[in-house]
Amino acid sequence: MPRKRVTLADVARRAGLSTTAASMILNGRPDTRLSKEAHERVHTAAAELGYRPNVAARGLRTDTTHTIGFVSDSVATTRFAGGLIQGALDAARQAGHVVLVAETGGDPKRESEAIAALLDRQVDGIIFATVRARELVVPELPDGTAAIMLNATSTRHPTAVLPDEDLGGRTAVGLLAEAGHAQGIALVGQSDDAEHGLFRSSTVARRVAGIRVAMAEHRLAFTAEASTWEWEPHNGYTITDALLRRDPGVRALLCLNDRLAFGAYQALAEHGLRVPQDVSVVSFDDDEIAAYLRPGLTTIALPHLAMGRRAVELLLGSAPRSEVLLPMPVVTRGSIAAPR
Amino acid sequence: MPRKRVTLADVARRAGLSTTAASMILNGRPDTRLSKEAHERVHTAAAELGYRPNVAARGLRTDTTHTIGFVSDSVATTRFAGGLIQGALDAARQAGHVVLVAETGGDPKRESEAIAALLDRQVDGIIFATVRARELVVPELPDGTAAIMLNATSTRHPTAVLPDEDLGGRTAVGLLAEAGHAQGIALVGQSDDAEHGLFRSSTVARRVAGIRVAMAEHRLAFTAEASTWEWEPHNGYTITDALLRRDPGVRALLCLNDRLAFGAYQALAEHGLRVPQDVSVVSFDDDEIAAYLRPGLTTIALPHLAMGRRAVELLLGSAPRSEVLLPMPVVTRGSIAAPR
DNA sequence: CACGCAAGCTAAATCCTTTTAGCAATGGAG
DNA sequence: CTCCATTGCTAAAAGGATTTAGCTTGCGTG
Repeated sequence: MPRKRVTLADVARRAGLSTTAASMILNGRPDTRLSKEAHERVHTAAAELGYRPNVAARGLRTDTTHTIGFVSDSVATTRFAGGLIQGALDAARQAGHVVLVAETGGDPKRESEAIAALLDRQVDGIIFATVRARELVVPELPDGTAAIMLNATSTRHPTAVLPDEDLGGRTAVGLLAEAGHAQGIALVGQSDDAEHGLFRSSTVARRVAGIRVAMAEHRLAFTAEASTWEWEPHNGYTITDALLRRDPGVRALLCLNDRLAFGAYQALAEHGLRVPQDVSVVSFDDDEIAAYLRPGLTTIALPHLAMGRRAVELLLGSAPRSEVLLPMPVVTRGSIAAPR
Repeated sequence: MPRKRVTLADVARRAGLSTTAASMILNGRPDTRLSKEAHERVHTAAAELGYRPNVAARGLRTDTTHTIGFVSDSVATTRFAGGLIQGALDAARQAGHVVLVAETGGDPKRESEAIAALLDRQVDGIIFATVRARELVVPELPDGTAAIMLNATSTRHPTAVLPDEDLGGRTAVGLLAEAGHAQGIALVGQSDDAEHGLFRSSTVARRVAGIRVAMAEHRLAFTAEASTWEWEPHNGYTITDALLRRDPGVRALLCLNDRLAFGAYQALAEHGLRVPQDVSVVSFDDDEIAAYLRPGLTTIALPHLAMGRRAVELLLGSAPRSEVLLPMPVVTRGSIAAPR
């Protein structure tokens, strides 16, 4: 039972040297002139005692705590973007850092409290993340505290890690075009008519823009577009059901996220239509339900894991003051086929 | 732009007092004899300068950092148990604490590294959590570092927060019995015949035990039991499909978790059976898919949020050296009806 | 008038580490 | 033999707080 922590002084005493010597040796200072023998004595003493430096005390002197802050609305606690934090934790661990996590639920008051609490603990930097990419108002941080926006943007902190939604949108269209779909393609989740002044996340706008550009490039047009505010399964069901009643000629659904696609599946089944033989479905996010559906949903994934990793790397390295866009990989399952 | 942090010495200087006085006043020491006026001067000075104490420096002296560690296999990064960390973060925040999160992926080496990293930062205590409740081998911690097991157990650290699975199991049976189901009830996920020596999580054993006791109490018996190792939608589908082929008289499914139920829904639909008119379904966990299904799945929820909260409260208060069982609430949706 | 006591405050030690400045011994050069 | 450079090491300060011990001052009492 370890009674008390071993301190540097204990190590020095056992090695018969000063704490100065012990500190220099353990930190591997290059310019030191301590003897080979001293090095050895200190290292064995440290090992024998199981010495671990007190990071707080060190931080007091060096102004670096090997601790980073991760503040988000609800990344760690909801299922949608766990990859962000997973990537961040993993990269931090590999870099010998540790992560203080705070969730704000989107409340600015809680956010500023969280930031204060992190700064009180002298974090080396802070990552600001959101579940649904959006603009975030983040206060200025003290000198020497870096900030990275993760799946979010901020005018004050220009370094942001985001999915390459534009390319992702084009990719989705490409998948349908490649499969031979030329008509009867419906867009589920948004319609240009209905979206006037609607606030959507900044990245979703890019997703849709990419889709429209690619449609034009392939000389394709949607036969129908259905808008809904909330991208939940229920809405996907309702929209798709209405769509199928109006237009029986639908051959492919381009759903703006997987939960909409989930609802679409339910509506298709009720209309006696099979995926993918009768109707192809492609979607975005690679939500976990995408793998649960029958057949599995082909979807353009949000590269959350890679994004989280990258954010930490940027925080600990020297970051460009600009956006970093990460590619959205295609996850091919069984929901796309050639039209009959 | 805040150049440098304000220190206690700055506050004292501005108030025209010693740091001793400033410290005592700001910490509200009761026995001090400093004048009313001194109190006022210090408080206004602190407010004007925006003073925030350096937690690391304080911790050096007081041995308390207002920081707790949360180490889990993958609670923060997968979708299954986000409530655990959400509750913990929330309770910690309310108590003025901050949480260092580390994930081990179940790897003992990473676990011991994580523990060391947390101890290096002088955390006040550590919560050990698992996604699927199980026994965890946790090393002894230094004196003064408390440990709480969350959704996990450990012989070394007896304080554990767990769902009351036994009661939950009984409740599920009760729901079917109340609805009038007396025969044609099938158990999906486990069968006593097939489970010899199978390792299941400790709490799942209690869930099943509760179910069996309640069945006996209600003088009921399962018409079929189907075992599967992985409780995933795919297996739920396969099991249920086989079940329905063998026995068309099934009127109710008691699924051991929601993902199995999800697969069961798919199989029922393919057999032309409607939920709940033809077959009732009840299940466990209140996974997020439970709300997505049509009709919504009635399920016995894992009280993750409350568990996370409680773990922090126990860590910061005086904890009993025993298990704390939290009730599993019924989430009533539309999947149970009276048999026809 | 000396003494004791309370009120109001501060100096200095302490927590653990890093870092600056410098000391003592040795050997070689002039 | 003196001086200087080098080697090998240490004392002490610093970082920002808390805490112990104790120092003034003024007043009331005997």
